[in-house]
Amino acid sequence: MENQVTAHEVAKLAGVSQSSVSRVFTKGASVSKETRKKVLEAADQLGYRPNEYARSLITRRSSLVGLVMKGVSNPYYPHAVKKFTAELKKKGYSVLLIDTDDVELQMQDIDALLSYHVAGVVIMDATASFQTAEMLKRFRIPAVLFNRVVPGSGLHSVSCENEEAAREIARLLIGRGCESFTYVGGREGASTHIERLKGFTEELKKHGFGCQVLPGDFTYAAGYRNGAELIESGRLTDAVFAVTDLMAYGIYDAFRDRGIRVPEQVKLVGFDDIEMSSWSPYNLSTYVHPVDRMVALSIELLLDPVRSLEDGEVHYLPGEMILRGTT
Amino acid sequence: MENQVTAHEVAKLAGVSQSSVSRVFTKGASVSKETRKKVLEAADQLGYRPNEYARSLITRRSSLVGLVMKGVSNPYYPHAVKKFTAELKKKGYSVLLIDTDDVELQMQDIDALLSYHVAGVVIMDATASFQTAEMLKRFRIPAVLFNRVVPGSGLHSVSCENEEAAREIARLLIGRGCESFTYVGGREGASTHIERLKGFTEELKKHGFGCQVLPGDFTYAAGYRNGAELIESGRLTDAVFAVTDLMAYGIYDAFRDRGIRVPEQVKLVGFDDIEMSSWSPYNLSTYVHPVDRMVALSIELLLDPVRSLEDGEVHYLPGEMILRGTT
DNA sequence: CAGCTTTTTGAATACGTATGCAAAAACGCT
DNA sequence: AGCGTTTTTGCATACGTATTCAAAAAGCTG
Repeated sequence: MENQVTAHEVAKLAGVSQSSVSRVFTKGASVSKETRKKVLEAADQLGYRPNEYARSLITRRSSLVGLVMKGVSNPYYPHAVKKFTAELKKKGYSVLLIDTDDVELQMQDIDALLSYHVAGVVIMDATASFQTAEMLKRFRIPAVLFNRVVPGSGLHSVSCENEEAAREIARLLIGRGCESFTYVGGREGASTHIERLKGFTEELKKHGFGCQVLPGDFTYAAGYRNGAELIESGRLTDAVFAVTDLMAYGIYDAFRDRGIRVPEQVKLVGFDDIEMSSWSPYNLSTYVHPVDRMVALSIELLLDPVRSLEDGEVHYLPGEMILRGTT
Repeated sequence: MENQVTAHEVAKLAGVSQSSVSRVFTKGASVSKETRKKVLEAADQLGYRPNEYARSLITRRSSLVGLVMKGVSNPYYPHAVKKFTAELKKKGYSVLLIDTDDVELQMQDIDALLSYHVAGVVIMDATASFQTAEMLKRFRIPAVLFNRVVPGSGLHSVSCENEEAAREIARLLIGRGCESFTYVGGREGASTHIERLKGFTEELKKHGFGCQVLPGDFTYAAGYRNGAELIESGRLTDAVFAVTDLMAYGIYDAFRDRGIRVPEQVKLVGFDDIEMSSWSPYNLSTYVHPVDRMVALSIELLLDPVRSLEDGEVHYLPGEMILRGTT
């Protein structure tokens, strides 16, 4: 960084003051056509770029947004990250990536977010404990939970209409003539799990059906175990709804390995519509999130000076059923 | 950010000077046990964290490292990103995520990297043109190409021993009794493609075999197309080596959909060992990158004040063959 | 305890930029 | 040309921290 080109040097070359150089690079400042041209030429020649550190220091605001991820277990998230970075870039923000080892945001991660006074935080694949939520509130850092809800945290949530989607899936399966049902879930406490379970079982009940519920943890391996278990214990049902596509693959593979045919012997539905769902070994019926709109809304909430600091609400957005070969 | 707690406030509360507060938070500065305690107490009480903007401004160096990704097409990269963030966090660095739309780093991305004067850049899934490389050099920003080589760019590269690995794969297939071979490649110009192609065909030639070469672009879809093409044109060989696992899945699925059995009728090998390769529909034999060591070396090169600015060399690290069910 | 060395401390300064303020320039109008 | 108005410009300052320098405090030795 010792090689830094400063606004002063540009000013000297252009024959103007540092203030003028600054104004050229500050949106909404008034500069004459002529000096703007001189400054831009000089800046180009020297390869000048405003120093973000000095800029953020003086303006007292950051052009960084923190993106908190847990892992890469589910390809759904990298995809959403891409959307976020693209949208934020358009608005002039850069992305500070926080990758937590644990489910929980760690102190060191919070430190990073606070040290850079990020303009906002998107929590994508980790949970925010009350403690974390308090921390964010205390320091007035706008935060949005993406694809998850933490009741009582007071943080904004942007999520898919999980409950209604699960109801739709239940109706679909009933419509296909299924009469016995299994739900394979995710980590206990995860809002996606809770909401989808609720919608699915309630809708089934409404139509007079029960539902077998199996525990899981959002992984392929857990899906496979559950699938195998279903067969080996002889408790296979007409239909299986998995809380995520990733788990559905595991279930499908366990079925396939044991000679069970989908959809002839059992209908299978997932959730997320990640890329592999359209691959031929799966060709999975699933429910697609409105990722674009979820991302847009998240950013809107985050960057709105009023709404961002209001008490958090939960925003559910409708997605769409994708019918493929497993139903 | 209006709510910023400053070192001055901490100093006042602790009854010391701002300098002392700074020293407590600066590694390697000398402070007495007593004042350190006073300062830490006050800092804790106020929730003080050093402002990174002021800090980077005065020290003239950044604790940000840029991570440049293109997309999420290949699950290999998100996985490597995780490793990078974890390792960098240990060393006190945070990650600025740059997600380019295009194959090429765009000006806006470069701007961001320069505005933050990042301590280094890891280019993971995009290519650096000469122009980009020049830019990075001009501004003395250390850069490492991860899993790719751009000859003549003068940038450091950290890559898997592609050529030798491909040779090993060729020998494996020959050892399995294969006598005709197909290589399904990636985007033309991609170093992984070029190196793996070279190693594979050369080793085959050494043993007196030829090799059919098919074009690709690293995607599942291209793999599928190639697999279908192989069958339908009647040019199926004893063995197929795909430049990445992702392409191998496509090929496998095209075979499966057409009743061709792997490995009985054709042996199939991929490259990368991403998670899905161990899933039961694929159970793919492949070659695993030494990702941990690649990441460690990349960071070492990046942060070493001497080596980082030397002329770039190419570092090839050996991985390991993973034998599964497709060979 | 004097005299010396070492450690710790605070005052002052600089990093590169944005911005309030007042001066200067440009413009509009009679 | 002269005056009032608007636009543009430069000066000076502040953001929050690390660091130099000199002064003060603390150790050490005999």
